[in-house]
Amino acid sequence: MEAREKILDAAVRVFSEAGSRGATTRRIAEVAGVNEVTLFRQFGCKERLLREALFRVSERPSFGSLPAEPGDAEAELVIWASGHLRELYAASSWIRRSIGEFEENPEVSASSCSGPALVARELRSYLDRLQEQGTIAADADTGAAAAMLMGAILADAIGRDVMPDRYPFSVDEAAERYVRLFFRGISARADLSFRD
Amino acid sequence: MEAREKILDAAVRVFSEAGSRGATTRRIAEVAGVNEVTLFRQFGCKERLLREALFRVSERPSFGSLPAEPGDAEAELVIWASGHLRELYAASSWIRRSIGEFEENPEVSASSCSGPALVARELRSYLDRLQEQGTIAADADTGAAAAMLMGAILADAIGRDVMPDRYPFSVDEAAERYVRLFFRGISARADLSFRD
DNA sequence: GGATCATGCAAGCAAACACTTGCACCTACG
DNA sequence: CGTAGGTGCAAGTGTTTGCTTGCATGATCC
Repeated sequence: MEAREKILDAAVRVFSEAGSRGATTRRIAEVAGVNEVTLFRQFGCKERLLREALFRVSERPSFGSLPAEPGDAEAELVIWASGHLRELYAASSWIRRSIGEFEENPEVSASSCSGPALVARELRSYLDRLQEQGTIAADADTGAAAAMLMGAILADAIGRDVMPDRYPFSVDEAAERYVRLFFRGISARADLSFRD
Repeated sequence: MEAREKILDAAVRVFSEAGSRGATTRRIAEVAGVNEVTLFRQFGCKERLLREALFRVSERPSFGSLPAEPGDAEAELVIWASGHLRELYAASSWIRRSIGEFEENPEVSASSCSGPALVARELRSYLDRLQEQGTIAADADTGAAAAMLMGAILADAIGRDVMPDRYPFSVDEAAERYVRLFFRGISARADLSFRD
């Protein structure tokens, strides 16, 4: 019964490199070290195999989470963001592929975002708590801020390899820099700017 | 000589929908309303056709730019950012595909980012000018700020269709919200936060 | 020991693929 | 008028793709 696992792992690897069209059953079987026929006997057809493989990836648990009750908000956000960025960066080739196949296969792309969607909701509720606490400005645009921070992290994860000159700092310090700006953006009152 | 143009346009459309592997010569010819043989007589092989078609897209001029000498910085940034976001959003399916094929074809993906790369450099020099002017904080992290704003815009453009619930505001107001947060982030001095 | 079941191997099938050839057509230009 | 060049059409090439079949092998369980 271990053939199934080997095939699923190989399917994810080959899909990341070549996409669903390029992930041929022969190549998946070769990478898995398994006969091609076994693949069809286990999964019936290529489509079911890919669906199961990609579903498994999107279901793997995400690491780290924000504390329910905020303490040192900026420090907690830095830890959380750098963990999230590292996670996305490690899976960047798979993420790029999933995004790229959205036109062809919207469900797969969408399901691959179920993890990040949970993370986004977590961030939003954390920000709301901060607002209740009075830690950040009452008029802060938390919805846009959450989208902006998560967008910046996602773009960093998938864009750093593609456009290296756009990121004049390492992955390790990226999250801290983003969070610092993010935190200034939601902390400052509208009437309290540098110019005053 | 108009067959060439029709084929190139069709190639871009089909590539956006199906990727380079899915963009078959038959389908491109069909969409172009041209015989498949004409395609080979004009471009020799599929690879050269796709290369020329994708190069043409990445070479089309970008609209709008930041003024050389900043006036009302926040307003200028809003105009610029919303124009940039609209532009990316209009090309989102093509961008997603190009990103998705980075593993397979790094040069194409990279060349498709030559436009955004110019835009990024423009933003950076604009921010440096603002810093010289004293409009924004002298210790502001302009490199990270530029990456963050452009990343947020890119992620919005390619992610809004994929994860609609992550963006609780319309495309039209997105840029303004991002820029406002961005501007607060780089305007506020480190010692001048909401808590003081 | 015998039955069951997952697997490997060799071979093959029909479809789709990139690409070619030969010929007829039409338009433009001298 | 005649020639040259771009195009359409029909047919076909060899390769790759998803998927199937038949049979041998090895482990597992009763």
